[in-house]
Amino acid sequence: MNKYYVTTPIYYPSDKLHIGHTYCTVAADTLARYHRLRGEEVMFLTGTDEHGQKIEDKAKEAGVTPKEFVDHIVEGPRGVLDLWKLMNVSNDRFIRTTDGYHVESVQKIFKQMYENGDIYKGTYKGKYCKPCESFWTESQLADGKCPDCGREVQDAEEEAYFFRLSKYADRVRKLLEDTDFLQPRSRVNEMVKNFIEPGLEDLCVSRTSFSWGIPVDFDPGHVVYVWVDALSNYITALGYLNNTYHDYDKWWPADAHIVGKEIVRFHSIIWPAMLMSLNLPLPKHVFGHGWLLLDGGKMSKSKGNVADPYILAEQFGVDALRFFLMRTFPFGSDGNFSNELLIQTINTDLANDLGNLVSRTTAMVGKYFKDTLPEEHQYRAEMDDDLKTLVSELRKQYENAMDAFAPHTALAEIFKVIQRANKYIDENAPWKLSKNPDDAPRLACVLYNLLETARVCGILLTPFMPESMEKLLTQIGAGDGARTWESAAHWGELPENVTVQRGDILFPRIDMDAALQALEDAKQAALREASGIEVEPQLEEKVDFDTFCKSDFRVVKVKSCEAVKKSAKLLKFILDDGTGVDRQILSGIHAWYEPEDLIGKTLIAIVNLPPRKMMGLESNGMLISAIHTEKGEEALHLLMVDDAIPAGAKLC
RNA sequence: GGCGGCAUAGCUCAGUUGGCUAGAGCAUACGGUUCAUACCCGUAGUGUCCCCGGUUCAAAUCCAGGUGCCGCUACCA
Repeated sequence: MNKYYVTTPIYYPSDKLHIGHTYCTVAADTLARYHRLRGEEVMFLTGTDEHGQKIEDKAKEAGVTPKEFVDHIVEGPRGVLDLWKLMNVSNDRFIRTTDGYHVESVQKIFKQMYENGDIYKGTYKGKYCKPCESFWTESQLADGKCPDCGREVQDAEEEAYFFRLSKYADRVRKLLEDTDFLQPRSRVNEMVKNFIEPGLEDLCVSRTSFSWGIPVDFDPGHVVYVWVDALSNYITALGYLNNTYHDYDKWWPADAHIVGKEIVRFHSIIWPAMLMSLNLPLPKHVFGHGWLLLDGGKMSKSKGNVADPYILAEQFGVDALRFFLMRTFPFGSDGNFSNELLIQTINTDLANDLGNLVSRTTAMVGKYFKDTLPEEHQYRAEMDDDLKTLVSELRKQYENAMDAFAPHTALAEIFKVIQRANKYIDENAPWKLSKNPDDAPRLACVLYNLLETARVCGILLTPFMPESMEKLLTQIGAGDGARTWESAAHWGELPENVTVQRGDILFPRIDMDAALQALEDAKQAALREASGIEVEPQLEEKVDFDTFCKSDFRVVKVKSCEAVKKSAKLLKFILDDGTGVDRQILSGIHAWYEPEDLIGKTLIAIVNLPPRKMMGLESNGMLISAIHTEKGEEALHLLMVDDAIPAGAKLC
């Protein structure tokens, strides 16, 4: 039996994943499902790369340990695992670089490379900022100064381990230039010109400047730096040098590493060199796909232009989103993502062409034949052969495209056939045939041909849209034998007297304007949640104008302010309210303000509340503040107004 | 700065090794149809193929130069 081992990169969980990660994983999933459909045994691996300075920093910021931090992003609500579950990703294994077996293997790999002389100890030159106690590389500096504090930095050296990447330059170059290892081909030139020709330098593979990493077990203080740690996942997940898994021999070398173009370098140069050093076989292919661009630019959190796969999948359906990603963008190049394009693609291809084809076909079988076709069919070559030939040749076209990492081409071929089928209905006008009972055998044949077309397309679309296509195949009455890869190459697998099972609409049409509005609302809500800012909902109940006017708001100036003894929260204010008589107000805001900072400020108070005693002191009114919740904590800001406003000015 | 990529219809993009009157889908207009999810089918277009030279019988395609956008630039995940 043929085997197929496919991987995604392991993603860096310093933030929630976005549509770009989803794109890559869905592509790998589609490939995995395609090979399973073909009857091959498949290993599909994905995971997360959880070490490094950035995560250490982010965890510190959040006040949790690095492990707690990544656990939350990986396993927490709407985390990585949830996302892949939502997207119906069929990975067989999930590796986290913090998993014990991976740590064990990486330490052994590191040691092995050290012992064979490919890893050696050296010094890593950089810049040091004394006040920050931070080590920076030349490229990290901001205008030649410390990016954190902006002060001068000085030359410094750090002890580090290096990998003899230079030693493998020639072999890697041959691999890239003389084989189809790296795809698409256009990336080869880029790698050779940019990196190999200028000369490969040895690579720093350990760090002492942070500790969130796999310790170098024979040299305390050093942790393994990203490359050896992350890239090794493709073999440690199979049990290489560990006892958790035992199928390295079965699966390695991988058939395809699917990666984004930004990490092609690591997968096509460093990773092969590492494997050469370990004397292991090389993966068969690395495919560098393009990026999804938003407004023509790279997606980034800071630009706030990240498309959230959760929102999109919830609104349009997982299969529709998966389909859109694979259908619209040539896999090797960048593509412009937009919500309009997404909706348009769903409406045109899925609702209008495919969904409606199935709907109208099964409806006619129901209407004209009470859901079951008669056995007698009248075939008419001059009318039917064009469609039949197209369908019969489809699997071959599809296979060629899929094997060439061109899922978008495979889908284009399928939709040509679907469009031809819709035209076929027009040409044969079944509604006219239905008027003459003598035409029943012809009508049955026309409808049968349409069901067969839908069947073959349904099978071939299964890797892209697993759930919807299962429904489709059920609706057209396809039994198990008529759903196989084998059957997709044969015309006539449905029984002549097939019975359809009309069901729900497969792909509902989407109202563009309403959907865009809903997306915008969801985005705003997510943004609020992400920033952790929540405000109290507005009151439904109306207050009449007279009642409102009874509240006497005044501008007041703080003459003195001190903490109330034995109280954690209360501050005692003596205020000038313009009457000439001091007003005393107590306010529970010590958690947010120190009394000395408030003296002299111009604030707002309501002055006609009945007096109230707190901690034995009388409070005559209330200072007005703005409150909201931020990251689960209450936040409060006193309303401070222009000091030019005189005390006692009335608000209305 | 260096290296690389991209530039084709209003929009998103195809255009293999130079050989059409430069294509497809969407959007637009008009016509047809009524089985179906207001869907499907047909017709109609529109282009300085970024600019300027060159090679050639022939250039969107190859070469040189220019413009614009993007990516990488090695220890950044």
